[in-house]
Amino acid sequence: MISITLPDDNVLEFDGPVKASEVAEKIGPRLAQDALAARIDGQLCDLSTTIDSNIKLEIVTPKSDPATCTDLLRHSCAHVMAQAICNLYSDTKLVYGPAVENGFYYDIDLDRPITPDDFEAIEAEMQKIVAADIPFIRYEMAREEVMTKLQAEGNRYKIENAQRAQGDTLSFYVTGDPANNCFEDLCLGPHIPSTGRIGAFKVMSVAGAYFHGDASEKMLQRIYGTAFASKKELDKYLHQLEEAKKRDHRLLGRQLDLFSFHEEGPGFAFFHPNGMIVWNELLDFWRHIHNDCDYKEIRTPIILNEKLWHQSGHWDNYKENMYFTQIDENEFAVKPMNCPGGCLVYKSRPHSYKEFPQRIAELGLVHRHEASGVLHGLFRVRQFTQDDAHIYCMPDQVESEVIGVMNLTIEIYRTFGLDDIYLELSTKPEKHIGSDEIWEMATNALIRALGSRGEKYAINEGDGAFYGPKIDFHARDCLGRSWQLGTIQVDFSMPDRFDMTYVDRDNTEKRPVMIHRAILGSIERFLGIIIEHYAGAFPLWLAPEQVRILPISEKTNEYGENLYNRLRQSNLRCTLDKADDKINAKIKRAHDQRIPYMLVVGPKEQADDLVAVRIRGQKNQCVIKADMFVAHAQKEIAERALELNLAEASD
RNA sequence: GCUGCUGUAGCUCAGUGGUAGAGCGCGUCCUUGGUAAGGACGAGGUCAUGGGUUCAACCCCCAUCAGCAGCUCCA
Repeated sequence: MISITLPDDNVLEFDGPVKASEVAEKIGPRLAQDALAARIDGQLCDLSTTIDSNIKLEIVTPKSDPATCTDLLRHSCAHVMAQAICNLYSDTKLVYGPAVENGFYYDIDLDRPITPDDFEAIEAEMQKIVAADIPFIRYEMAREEVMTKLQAEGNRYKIENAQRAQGDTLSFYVTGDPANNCFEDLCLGPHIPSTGRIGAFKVMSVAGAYFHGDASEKMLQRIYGTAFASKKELDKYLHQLEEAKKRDHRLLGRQLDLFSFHEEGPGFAFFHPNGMIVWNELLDFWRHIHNDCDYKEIRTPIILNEKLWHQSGHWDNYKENMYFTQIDENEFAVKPMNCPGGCLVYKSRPHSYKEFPQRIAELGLVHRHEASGVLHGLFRVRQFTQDDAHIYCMPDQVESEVIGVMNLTIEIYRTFGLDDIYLELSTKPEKHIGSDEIWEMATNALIRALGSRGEKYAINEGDGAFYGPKIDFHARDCLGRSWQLGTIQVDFSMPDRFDMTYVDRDNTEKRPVMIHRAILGSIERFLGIIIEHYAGAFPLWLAPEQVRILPISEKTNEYGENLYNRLRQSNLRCTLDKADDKINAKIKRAHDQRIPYMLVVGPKEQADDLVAVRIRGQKNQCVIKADMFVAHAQKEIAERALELNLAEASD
């Protein structure tokens, strides 16, 4: 007798071994129909799993556990795609094919390059397999047997996968008739019951990928796809992707004339007048808020003698990413980081504990020779400006300083409405300097700082810098790729290397602790992030052009000029659209350029010194006195309001 | 850096072994207008660069450069 406990604590009894699918059938035909997998004592497994002891069972359906079902569906779809590719290209060697965040991929080794032109054929072949509704059948084999079998088949990737897999028995999944052209793959599972359960799928892209991420290994072909329970969901996802692409900062940078890149300087951004307005507004705000937090600002040279970089350790650890040059037969390097220069400033005079904590900021322009393949718009460049700062303090001040930096960081991000940020704490790596005690002290200080704010964070074990632990702030771009913004790093190395000291209360010289921190990270990257975050529609204080005056016809151009001059004198960034277009076209153009406020003016407005304000993204308008508009706009700018709130301000 | 793809007008892209096209934008003119594209005409291209194949190359081949996707890196 076997008792099976269901999630609602009901118990079903069976005379002998029974499959999970049969239990589902017994509970109800509708459940059996919807079921994709089972959880036996919490362990996800196939519906075909035989139950031969007393267990807890949960039948997994798209309704009960959508995330798990989507993963299962995609993993199974990866098998279907692999089968399709093997059918089409018989010398394909399979490597590895998991479900990933928005779909799945399968890595293959095949001499013939797969190109997007092949996708249609692959999808057609997949469709055949799905239409045939072939069951996924699991079988298990002892490890030695598996190795013998795989050796005979001669696929080194699967052999290595098997070697890495845990346990004495390994599993295979077969789709199709073992006697007749079936497909099988070494796979942990579980899978959905049969291929017909895959609702809608699409082969998305192909790219290279190293086996096990090892750059010394052969480059494989990684084919990406996605799958959903229904065509409707797939279409929705594809539509979302299209919409996200429209937010891409590289596209908006061109459309809004913010910046450009040129062959003559790969990885070096050129900022246009519009981009510089956003840049300067951003930094005005940054300087203002840092001044409030008692930071002082310095500026150090971009090119410094190579000796400095030997002393700082960059020569040993960072040489590959640095640019070098010769001046008067001496070797110089272009700085990839600001800290060594900052250390020289620190050492320019003696320091007392009374000055601590000393917060020294630098908007430092750094150059890093990044590999050509990693360049990516403003997100990954070879020259960028860090909003760097180095805080020199005593060990017992680390925690409160870190809390101070975190508060400042969150406040700055909030000013931009950035709330989808995630944090990581990186701890001591294998290769490190400094004693375990000092690492523990610093790491605990970071943990306490995180705790005091109640921030959620992930731990990146062993991923700290060799000189100290760190907290990183990350954001995702419009296509889901994540990028680091801010960082807080405790450093035990640089003060030693540069023999930095302060005189303590007891009149002895001691080493200061140095905290490196950046909040925006790279100004370039941060601009890219907010361009995507706002989809180019900046809040008023950041908008390159804040107001556009749109005369109904030439007859009102003169009033337009009058308004234009008044707005300019009120420090509003505005233009006057005197083009020989109808008002519709002017509005369309202003919207396309994401202008926050459009002032439509004709004879009616002119008569009473009014403006008809049209707000970006809205169809309605409000007619108010020109001076009132100016006052509202100035207030909104001063507040750095996130939303265009003229409507509520005028109530 | 690696693998694959791409490079044609300012932008988005079509196209052919016999020296090029559309839409948008831009310019001029008509029009003088009331809330998301009024109309007409016109100017703009060594088809990324350098080699090669060919009677002939934007098209085929090779290399270089840059961009895109991913991997690795960075963090």
